[in-house]
Amino acid sequence: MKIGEIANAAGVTTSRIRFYEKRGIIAPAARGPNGYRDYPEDLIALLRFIEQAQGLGFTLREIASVEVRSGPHPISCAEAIGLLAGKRDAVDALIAEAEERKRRIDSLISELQKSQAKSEN
Amino acid sequence: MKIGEIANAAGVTTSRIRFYEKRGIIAPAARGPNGYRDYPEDLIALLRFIEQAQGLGFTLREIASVEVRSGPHPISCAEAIGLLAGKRDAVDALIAEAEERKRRIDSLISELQKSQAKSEN
DNA sequence: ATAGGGTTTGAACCTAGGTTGAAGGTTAGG
DNA sequence: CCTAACCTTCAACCTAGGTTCAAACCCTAT
Repeated sequence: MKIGEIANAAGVTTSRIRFYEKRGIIAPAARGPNGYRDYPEDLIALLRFIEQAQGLGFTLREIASVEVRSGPHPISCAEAIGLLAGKRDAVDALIAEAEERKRRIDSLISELQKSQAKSEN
Repeated sequence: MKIGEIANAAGVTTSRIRFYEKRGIIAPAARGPNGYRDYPEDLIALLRFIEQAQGLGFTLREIASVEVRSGPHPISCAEAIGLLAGKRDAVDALIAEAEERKRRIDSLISELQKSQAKSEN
């Protein structure tokens, strides 16, 4: 498959695929006699996996480090669980921070509403 | 006060203050006869306010747009409440998204744990 | 007078995740 | 054969919020 075809199939842009290759997130593509990149269909799944992982909060750097090791065979279940657990903790921390922020905003609002009630400002 | 003094007092770097001035977040400073920036003590409070607002999730662009109008007199209570309410909604949306993300991660983890239990992989 | 610290400017650099453009080679259809 | 739509590379640009550097100027103490 040519880059445009696979980009279409996976729902990403061609520039993004080239960018991933340059950054080492995906392996360099095989080339046809004309120099065009030639992809196996498998790559569609990988591109979707990358999007999913990003949606779960993994950075491209993290995704790449997993990809590197999963070249011949996939990473172990235990390893994957460890990565996911770490990410869940990070998301938990993010939620806690956001909730704290929300509390501060709310208390500021109610403070302002009180002072507004006193003097019609 | 010179830039280093006020930076120290407010707990920010000098480069950050110059950056704020360049971006229009704070007004251009008065200059002494030697060309050095000369700040009133008031600016300490403003710098702290900026940090607080950032901590509440306001971008510098948003902060600047408030600052611009509050030159002569501060913005009204009602206006401030409106801004804060908008930001609280954004934080709410962020929390909801993060919780959804966490749910997806958790379900992936428990799926993996099931398949791990079946075959010691 | 000289060393050290502080200050000035502008420009370049940084992370993250890409997009956009220029200049050129290729391929398919009519 | 010509044109449109692909593909190639490399480099520059983008947001956000700054930091770092270079070259020069200023001030104070010894």
